[in-house]
Amino acid sequence: MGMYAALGKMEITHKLFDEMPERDVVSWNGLISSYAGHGSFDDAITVFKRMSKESNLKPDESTIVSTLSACSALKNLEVGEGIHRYVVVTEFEMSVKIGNALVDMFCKCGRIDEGRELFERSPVKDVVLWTAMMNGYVQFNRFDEALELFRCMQTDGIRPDNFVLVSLLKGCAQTGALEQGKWIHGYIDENRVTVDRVVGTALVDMYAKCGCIESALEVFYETKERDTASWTSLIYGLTMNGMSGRAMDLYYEMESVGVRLDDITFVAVLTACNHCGFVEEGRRVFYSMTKVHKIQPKAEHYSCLIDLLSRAGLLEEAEEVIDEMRNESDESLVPLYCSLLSAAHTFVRMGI
DNA sequence: GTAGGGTTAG
Repeated sequence: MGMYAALGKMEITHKLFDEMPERDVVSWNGLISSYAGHGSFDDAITVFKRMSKESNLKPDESTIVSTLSACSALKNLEVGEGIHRYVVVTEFEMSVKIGNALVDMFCKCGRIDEGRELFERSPVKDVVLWTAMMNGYVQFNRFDEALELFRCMQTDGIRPDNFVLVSLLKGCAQTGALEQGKWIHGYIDENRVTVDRVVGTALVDMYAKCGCIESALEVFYETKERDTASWTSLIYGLTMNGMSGRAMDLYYEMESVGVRLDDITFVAVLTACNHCGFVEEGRRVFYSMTKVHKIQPKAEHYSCLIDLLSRAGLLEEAEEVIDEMRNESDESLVPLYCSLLSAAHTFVRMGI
């Protein structure tokens, strides 16, 4: 079972699990943590619930941590709180890992202040705990508190690692805090922090969102490790800084170099087309999603295309595109009709 | 166990 789980063959793993004559904590945990590890968070939680119902076994540390991580990812506060109660009631040994996972779960579910309470009560505060707490503040637009926490962390003698720096850079990008962002960049250089693809992307994004597109370009070209997200953040950044032509160049370069494109890349590229009114190119890009890249366009892609067509005055074509998505729910069609109508409205106002 | 990239309209 372990072997299949490691290979990600979850169907076989689950089947073997069901066929087992007896199951101990280790086998339940094996199934839960491999589901969580492969991103099947729903399944992880389902199995956890089944374990509580069907067996008299008590979950161990690793089962609790895996399930909590699934709760974090799915923002499932109900199950997360249940586990918290279980830990309190049974006086389960609150290990560092469990404490960290609980704080992370509360923060991701938006219960920042509850997370902070647990954070304060935690006798051991490692860098993971500090990061989880800082992420919570950043995620919910409380960047000041994240910065304050960062200062406390340094006073406590904890060295910031990549995770901490990325979290802060994201906060800078969100709030346009260029000076803080530059300071972090300086810290990275001075302390020889490895600029991996995640740090690189966070820097590019921070500079672009703070309006320093030149610095964003510089970081991008200096960073050796680049992936889909790095390219996408620059494409989007160029667009937001009024350089959509250059964003398109980057997109063509990305294709020719052979970097994988994903759905977010296409949102960025279609947005670039929209900004400079490249109808022909936008159409081509949109249809290449399915034909070349085997990516199923989502509502946001249709939305970009419809917007592009409507603004160009091609209202009938835009309507045809909406008709193409008839199989979608009515709810998801609403924003599409909105862009169509708003474009139509503009034309009416202009007397066209 | 903790990090990065997401359209549009009003």
